[in-house]
Amino acid sequence: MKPVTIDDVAKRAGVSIKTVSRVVNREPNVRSATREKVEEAIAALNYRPNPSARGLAGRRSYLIGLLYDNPSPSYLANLHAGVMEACRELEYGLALSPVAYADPDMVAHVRAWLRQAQIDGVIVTPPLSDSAELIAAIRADNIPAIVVSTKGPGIVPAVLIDEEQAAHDMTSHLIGEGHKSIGFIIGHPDHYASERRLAGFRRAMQEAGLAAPDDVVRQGYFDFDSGRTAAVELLDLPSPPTAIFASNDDMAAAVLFEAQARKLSVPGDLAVAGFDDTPLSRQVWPGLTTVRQPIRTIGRTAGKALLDAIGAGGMPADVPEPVVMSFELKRRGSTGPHADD
Amino acid sequence: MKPVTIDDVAKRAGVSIKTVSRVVNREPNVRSATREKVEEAIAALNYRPNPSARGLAGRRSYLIGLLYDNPSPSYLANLHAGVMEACRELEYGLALSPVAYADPDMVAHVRAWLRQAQIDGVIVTPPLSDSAELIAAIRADNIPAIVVSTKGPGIVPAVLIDEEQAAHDMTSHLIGEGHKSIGFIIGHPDHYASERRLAGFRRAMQEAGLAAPDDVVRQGYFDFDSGRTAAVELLDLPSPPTAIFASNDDMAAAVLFEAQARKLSVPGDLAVAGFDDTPLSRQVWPGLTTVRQPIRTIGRTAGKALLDAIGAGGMPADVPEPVVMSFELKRRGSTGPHADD
DNA sequence: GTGAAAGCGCTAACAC
DNA sequence: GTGTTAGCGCTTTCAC
Repeated sequence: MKPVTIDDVAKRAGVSIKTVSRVVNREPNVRSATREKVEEAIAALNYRPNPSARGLAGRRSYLIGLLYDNPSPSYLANLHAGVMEACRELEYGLALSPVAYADPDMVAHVRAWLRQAQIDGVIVTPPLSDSAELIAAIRADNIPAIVVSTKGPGIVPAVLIDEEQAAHDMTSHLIGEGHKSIGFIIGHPDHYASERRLAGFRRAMQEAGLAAPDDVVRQGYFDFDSGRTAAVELLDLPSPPTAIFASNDDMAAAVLFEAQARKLSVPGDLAVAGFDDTPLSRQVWPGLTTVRQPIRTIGRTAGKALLDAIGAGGMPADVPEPVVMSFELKRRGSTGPHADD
Repeated sequence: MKPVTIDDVAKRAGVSIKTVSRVVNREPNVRSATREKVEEAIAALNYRPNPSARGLAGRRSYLIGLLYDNPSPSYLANLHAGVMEACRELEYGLALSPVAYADPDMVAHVRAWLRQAQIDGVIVTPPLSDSAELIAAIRADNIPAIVVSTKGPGIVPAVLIDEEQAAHDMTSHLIGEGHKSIGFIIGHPDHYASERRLAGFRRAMQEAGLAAPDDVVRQGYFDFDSGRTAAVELLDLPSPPTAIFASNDDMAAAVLFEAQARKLSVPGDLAVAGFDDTPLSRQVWPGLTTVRQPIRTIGRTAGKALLDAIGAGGMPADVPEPVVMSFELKRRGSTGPHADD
């Protein structure tokens, strides 16, 4: 069975192959009637351009890259799905590339990969997106790039939520339920989001006139085990907090785990809140109150912006303002009115 | 910076481009003196063949595909990582393709994708891998394929674990801890593993001389909500089982959730076991006793076997025996001695 | 054993 | 707005 080529489409639509190419690549200067005819033929024949031919002729790969370092599987799956949606429309492919952030040759590895695979643009996820050296190198190689879930070094566009505001709102929610002593578990220090979430927590506490002494703010690393350690420390305090807000769901689940192990009732004895709304937050008992981020939409938005930049022949000279997506508080069983008083 | 092409290498080595091509592709019929000259030139120039040009001229993509339908993110992430390991050595790329199993045009969509993207071979995951129609179509198109986590229709190689034995061993473990009435939650009916795990459960019960009446065997669909429904039904029974074995971790977590909601103590009042050893199994309280599968190794093994077949010019005439990987029982807090008697 | 020529399917440049 | 022509860098085919 011979693959459908651009010639077949051109013949069926009664136009030249160049016009088909224009339609496929969303170029201007095509009359809409012509465009429709071509689109009809593409659909009827179920035509898909041959990526190798495109790459060879266009001196690019029609591939965008997604760089990540060990994110939570659901984060990656959602982001990936979102970026794919953006790619599908423009017939772009998506190449995933795991990168070891801590590798001393990390920047060199990434550059080699981008060049070798002829990647046309990249989406960079935390914590890689906060490596000023990496982002600068990618820009220097003149490869369009976008960072997600962080502002990055400010030299490429970003798509994110207002982490500070989200953490503020969650903290305020806990305060509104009567909690006065709230523990906080910070995320991985290399992530932009960690600092913002802590800032939001502090602002909300301050606005309510509540204290947030150093011993109720603990360092975690976004993983379950560090969350458990932090939970142990917080609950071993002479007067432990009545609520704990962890910077992500994995760590919040660990707090829940430790609370259960101590036979504390949740939320009666201890309220727990997380961040991210991962599947985990619905699967632990009681369900985790958390902040939902539209990861998939972030992926789609970043993908579209990146493809726009590629289509426009590169990144614009001045960096656009970060795109800020909305978030949502999801209230589940792990938080509730504080009744100790 | 102009990329080094095959012409540059040919010029420097003083041979024709065809000879360079022969050396690069490890074809026979090149005198070793010639080969060495060419290799020297390749090294000196740091030449890498352009994948697009290779793909276009050679009518293949140097890409393998991974077909999936909504698997758990951690399953996909691990499998993906394993397949990538296999790809890296041979400079192959990996393209992911989400497929809607229930789509009436599913087979046509997959065939179109394989054809248009010129995919050189595919790895197919459950439940797609159990669609005899799909696998037959892929074989008919003469595209090398391998199924994982299932035996498939038997016309392509498979990499899996002995699901029946694993479920048998877990059931025996529960029996060994004193449970006589054990509930079972079946997985999604379209998955091969579901049937095998049920069979293993039944065999273990039978070997122990225990009954497994129909009302303690409930249908689930591998997701949390169906697990919860099944758990409710089982726990509402006039004499509920003292242990529940769910066919995967998501459903087992739902059993745990329902047990907590009913203030049942686990494992005292109810023991719970899962399957897959997803991250979730360590993050719920108490930790889930479960079966660990080496997903990443399965991916690497399948990837290597597929690349071997591609390199050998296609699938061998007779289908090799399935590769059976080992599994492991992970004992955590959700199971323990039964003390009711 | 080696080379010359003919494309693979598409985009870029420029003509109309 | 649309078509024509000339490659992109490689493998294939078939000469020698």
